Amino acid sequence: MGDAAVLERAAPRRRDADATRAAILEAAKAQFARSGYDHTGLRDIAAAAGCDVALIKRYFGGKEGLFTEALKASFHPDRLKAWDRATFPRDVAAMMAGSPHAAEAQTQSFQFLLRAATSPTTAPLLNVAVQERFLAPIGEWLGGDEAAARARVLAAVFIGFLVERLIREAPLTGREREVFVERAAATFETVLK
Amino acid sequence: MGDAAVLERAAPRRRDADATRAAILEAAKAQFARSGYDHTGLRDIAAAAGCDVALIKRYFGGKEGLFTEALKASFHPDRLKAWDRATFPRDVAAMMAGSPHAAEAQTQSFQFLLRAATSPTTAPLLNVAVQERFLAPIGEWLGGDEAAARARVLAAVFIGFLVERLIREAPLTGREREVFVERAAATFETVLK
DNA sequence: ACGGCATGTCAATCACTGTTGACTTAAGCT
DNA sequence: AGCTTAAGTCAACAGTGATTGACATGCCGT
Repeated sequence: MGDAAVLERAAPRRRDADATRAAILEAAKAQFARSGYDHTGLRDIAAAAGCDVALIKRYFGGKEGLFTEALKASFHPDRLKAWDRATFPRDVAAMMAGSPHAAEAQTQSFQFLLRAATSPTTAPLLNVAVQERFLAPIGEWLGGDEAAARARVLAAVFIGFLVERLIREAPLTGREREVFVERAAATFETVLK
Repeated sequence: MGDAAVLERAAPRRRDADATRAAILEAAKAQFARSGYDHTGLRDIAAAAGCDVALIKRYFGGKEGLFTEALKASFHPDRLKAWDRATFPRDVAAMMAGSPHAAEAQTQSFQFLLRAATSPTTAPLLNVAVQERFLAPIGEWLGGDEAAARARVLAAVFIGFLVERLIREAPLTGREREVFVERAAATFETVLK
């Protein structure tokens, strides 16, 4: 088994600070998104990145530093611009109807944000991030004078569906799923209107 | 100061298992709502309840048991029935526009819910509670065949606004507040329709 | 009054986690 | 090749928090 483990790692990664740093960051993004700030151990991240815990301190200063950087790296508001305002309601509604585990990559950054919402350590960081990287872009996307307030509403609804999906246990199926998507789409429609 | 502390507690509570249990539960509800599951220490709860940590184990089995019970005790779906379906959208919208700290008592149970949503330990417990004590009553309130799916949507939107308010930093004022309330009300209107 | 049991207290244990400094090893340059 | 330095490893530390069992004490029935 030890041999297998060694074999799996074709190239044990020649000493490369940048690559290691990137690996840590990637692992951190995934772990933080999956388990939240509190339930993510630095040892887990290090193991996933294939390196030692001490390197996290060296490269990121500590857990909070790593989190902050992962937060920045995890959020790509550019993706917002790719959304088509016409199909947005139904697309998002369908996404929200999916299982919490499926399409995790799509929503990793949001899960990330969400899981950060309840830790006192991360709440302040989150607030800034949401403002800069969520509300502002959404407001811009919406346009108009009342963009700020309307962005808040959109953000609220968006987050709400994320949470609902997060705590949902049994997947939505059949008629229930249809109705859910339909109503959710109608809701987003109203928000955008 | 020691004297003062003693004096504050007029009756150090004669030995009464029920009263102690209730005190613990009350303290737990407040603490869990304020700080979430992870950041609430049993010692804090015990201190607030004026007893020893070990009693928590005796009466509730452990932290998780205490949480489960606090979750049940914290939820009062009866309040739903008091809501008037006609004025619901605007009432709720106005409530959501309020400051996160004001009217904390009103929303303690929801804070509680919210803080539990993002912890892996409590998410399953929460799921059951939400299903039984939130979705079911809402579904009943909404009525109709598609009540279940529509209840999910309402719950999602509701929770979303709660979160938004929770992480909001500056209070909403003036025109922004007006627009927010208006848009939020319209959203709830759509959900109920 | 007194003995037994419920109630409450105390301190130790155990597991976990972030942090840290000393140590080892590989890479790259002269 | 040999040396220097960055890159990576290791083990220990310190703080925390839940859990636990042994112990003390007040209450109630006899």
